[in-house]
Amino acid sequence: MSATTSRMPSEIRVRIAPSPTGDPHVGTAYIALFNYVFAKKHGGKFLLRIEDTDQTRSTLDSEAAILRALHWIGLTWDEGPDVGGPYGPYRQSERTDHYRSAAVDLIARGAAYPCFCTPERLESLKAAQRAAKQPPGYDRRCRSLDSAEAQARRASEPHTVRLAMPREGVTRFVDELRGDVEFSNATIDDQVLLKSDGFPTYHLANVVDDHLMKISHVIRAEEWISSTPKHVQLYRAFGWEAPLWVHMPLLRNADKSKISKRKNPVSLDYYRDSGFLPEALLNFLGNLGFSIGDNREKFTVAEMVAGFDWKKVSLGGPVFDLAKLTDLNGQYIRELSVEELLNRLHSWRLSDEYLRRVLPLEHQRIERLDQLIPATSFFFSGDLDHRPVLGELVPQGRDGASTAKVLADLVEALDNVRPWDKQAIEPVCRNFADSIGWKTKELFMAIRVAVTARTAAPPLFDTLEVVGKELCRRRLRSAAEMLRTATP
RNA sequence: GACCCCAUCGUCUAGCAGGCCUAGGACACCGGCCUUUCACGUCGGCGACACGGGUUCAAAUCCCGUUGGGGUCGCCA
Repeated sequence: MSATTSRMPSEIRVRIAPSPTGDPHVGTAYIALFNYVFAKKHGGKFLLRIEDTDQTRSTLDSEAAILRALHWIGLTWDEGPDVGGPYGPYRQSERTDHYRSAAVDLIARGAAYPCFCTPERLESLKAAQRAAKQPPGYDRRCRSLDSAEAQARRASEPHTVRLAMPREGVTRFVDELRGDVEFSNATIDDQVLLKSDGFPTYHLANVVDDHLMKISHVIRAEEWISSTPKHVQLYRAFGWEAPLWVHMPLLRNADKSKISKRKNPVSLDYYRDSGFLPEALLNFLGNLGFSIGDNREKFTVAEMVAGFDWKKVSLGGPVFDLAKLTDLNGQYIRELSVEELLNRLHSWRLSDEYLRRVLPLEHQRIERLDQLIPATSFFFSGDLDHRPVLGELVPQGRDGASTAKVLADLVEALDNVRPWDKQAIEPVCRNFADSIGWKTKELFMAIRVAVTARTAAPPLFDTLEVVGKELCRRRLRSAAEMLRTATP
């Protein structure tokens, strides 16, 4: 790809900035990998920053899960919330003073303004624009407020702070992978920078922190391209030098849309629990949008670092192909010595720790030791084959199509269960049965069959807890899919 | 819809300072070999430069357009 190479800052500092609002995402690992590799290539620093400015959705559990998953995959950061560093804190919720004073500064510079519009007004504005087939966007009503008046209201009224985007001209920036990108300012909205709860939006926080943390290159996903001009304007307003921009292609589903959990397993926990080796996953990710050259597809992160160059990055959005990942994973497994394989198995699910969770559930149900392994196979499996139990999946008097719908909806209902334990799972399932008018007995058997591929298994919620969230959800989804496509 | 990005086999990709390309590799798929079976391994097959204009002696490679795909348009990131 043609790379318009810009100046190379003396110290390379890059970051991965996940938002702790869900499960550890494979896209986070993908972007982290390229940040990491680029940093190591140039002897720079790779940092981890938690972007928890969404108070309603951020959780500590999610943050912990993300750090655990990133550690599992083997990427290590030089600075971050868990390891500290000279530019901390590395959690945005602990840096709110910076954003507030930055917002005040921006207002003083005339680059931002307080906005007193209510969410209700914004909503009706949007509705009106939609009805009139106008492009959506804030109408800038508060931008023309008398500044003394605005100043006075600011003290007493709830408000946001918006970016005063220039009304004319263009904003351009250089993307290291694509060259010049240009947006005409008139098409860019006056983004909210500071929410009414006093927390910053991504746009403000990311610019302020990247500057304060001396980030040299912002390497992020392509979906950010359209908001980059806002960031460029912010750097300009602050009088700061902007970092270099690199937008990586977006990982895709088989249908080419942006990778999503409805169409693909996206949680790193799924890959871990399904028996993928972290180095194989990383290697696979390294083959998406990047080619090391010389027809080599199997390479370590160290080799990727050695051979890395932005010129080797391609821009077509790569489809995440599980079959190819599986093949690569097989190559890694075959290369292991038996001793190493044993160790891998131990750190996977053949551990005393995991066995201690499984055994209590099966203990009273076996009469000979040899029955254990066959009876518990679904605790040690990734995807299950539901074909033999397709008939058992559908409760008496229900049909395949509606059962498929029920299971698919249940997957969504289970999405926000965190932590994943039986106390949390059970009420969600009971309420769900209630909400769809199914007897719990009907729903629970369907879940049991979907998750274990059998009709007899240990108590349902214990089973779900031990199998794990991602595997449960994947199996429910695939059972639903199988029912949906099965021709009765 | 507006704006922006992208475009080689079904998928991941090499090639893109134009000729070495009758387009290479890998996954998947199909077939042979190896083998008591399966897997591995190995050999072979199938299979792509989206389309149309230019530029050039010569274009997958450069330019323009069309088409297609994607992203964004939130007090989410």
